[in-house]
Amino acid sequence: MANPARTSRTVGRPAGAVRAAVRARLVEVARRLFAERGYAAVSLRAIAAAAEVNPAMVHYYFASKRGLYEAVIAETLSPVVERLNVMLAARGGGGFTLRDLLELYVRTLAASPWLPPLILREVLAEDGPIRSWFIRQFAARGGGLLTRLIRHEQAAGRLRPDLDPRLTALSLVSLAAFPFAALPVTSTVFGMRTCGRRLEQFIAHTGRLLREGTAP
Amino acid sequence: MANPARTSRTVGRPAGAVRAAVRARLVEVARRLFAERGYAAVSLRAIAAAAEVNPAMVHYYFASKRGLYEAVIAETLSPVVERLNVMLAARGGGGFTLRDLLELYVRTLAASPWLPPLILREVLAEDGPIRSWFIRQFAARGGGLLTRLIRHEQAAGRLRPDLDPRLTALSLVSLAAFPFAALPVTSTVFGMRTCGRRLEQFIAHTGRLLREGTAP
DNA sequence: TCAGAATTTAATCATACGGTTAATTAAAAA
DNA sequence: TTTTTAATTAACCGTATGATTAAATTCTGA
Repeated sequence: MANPARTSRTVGRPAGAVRAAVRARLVEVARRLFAERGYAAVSLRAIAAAAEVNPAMVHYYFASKRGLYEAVIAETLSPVVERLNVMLAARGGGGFTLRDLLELYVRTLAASPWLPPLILREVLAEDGPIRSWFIRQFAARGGGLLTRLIRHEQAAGRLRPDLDPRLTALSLVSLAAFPFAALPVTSTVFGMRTCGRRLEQFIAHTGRLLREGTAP
Repeated sequence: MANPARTSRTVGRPAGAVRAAVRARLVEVARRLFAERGYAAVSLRAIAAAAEVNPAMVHYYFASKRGLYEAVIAETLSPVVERLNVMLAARGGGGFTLRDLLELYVRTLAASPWLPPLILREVLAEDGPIRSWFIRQFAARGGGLLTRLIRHEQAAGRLRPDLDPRLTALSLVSLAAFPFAALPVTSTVFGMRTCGRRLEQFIAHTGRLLREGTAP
């Protein structure tokens, strides 16, 4: 039931390369709607209407709703995961303090506002293929690296020796991630913000809490 | 297409009071399915099949799918929220240490496995009526109380004076809640468990991290 | 004994869904 | 110019959904 007021191009082969534009628009719109309402609650027709294209276009470009969904996930999570992997692999697990990692996580989340709600839905709330993919590709590696780093710092005497490395890793991730996952609530309750001076305050506060809480 | 192997009672007015039993079974089944797959992804027929009743029964008892959903929320979240409110109000904001509150939150979450996924879905991921209800009834009160408590402890010299009370409250909630919200991931990555000795270790670890991280 | 209330069922409604197709248009390539 | 190809559309398919209804059955209370 496409928008009648639509000013789009007409039927027929377009002048330039329209393919990429329409495809990108569909992914963008779908990402927004999936993050807002969840996969099952968003219909193909709603996506098509929001992108101002015919529902059949989803099939033309992605073969199915599921295909569009996978494109959304791939084009949304992959760059972030890749960036983190590169940064982590670059130092081979050394040279980081816990605070560095905390800051890396926080800044990554703050820079990608659509990430937390999408992870919330597709990884934490949904027991689907994305969850296992995320665990395999990201959480397991990051968790392992984090645990190793903590053991290393303990051996070097820079962390309390009685700390459980895995629980400490979990605490770090909790402190970094939860405020973003809970932003809709915390912004109301604590006036939490994820940009500018407030973000710096948050990093400073959390970094210090973590440092003092884990110091020997 | 109800279960043909069903051994249930036949049509007609039952001997005892069946009403409460069927109603409770529907709420129980719906709560499980909603927590597992989300509201939109669970059909009336799926609920009816799992509860081994005719789909029309949902309408008979709850008028609509939405009515069933509201009953689930009311009968699931309300008692917990109420209990927490009572416990918090009982001391009027005094007499608690931060660790006490942490432990209260953690034990409440650990004792109600269906709570985290439901809050995750209906409060954090969904921008619906449940979110504002939750904020009004619980988060705002709890957050305010927590912030006041922290200021009080600072004034008494038991907490670092330069701590931002609201950020500290956020940290406490993060440390307590995230491991449960992320349990599907953390159980794989960090071997997190929410019962027995592991729970005690978690409380001890997190409590100490919080104490040392906020001590003057 | 029997009228009525309570409970459940099968069947059905209109609607919306994901998905598909053939036709149409117009640019690009031959 | 003719043919091919990319892009888009309207219309349609079968299915599943939430919702409704009338009938059936059985207990309860007068």
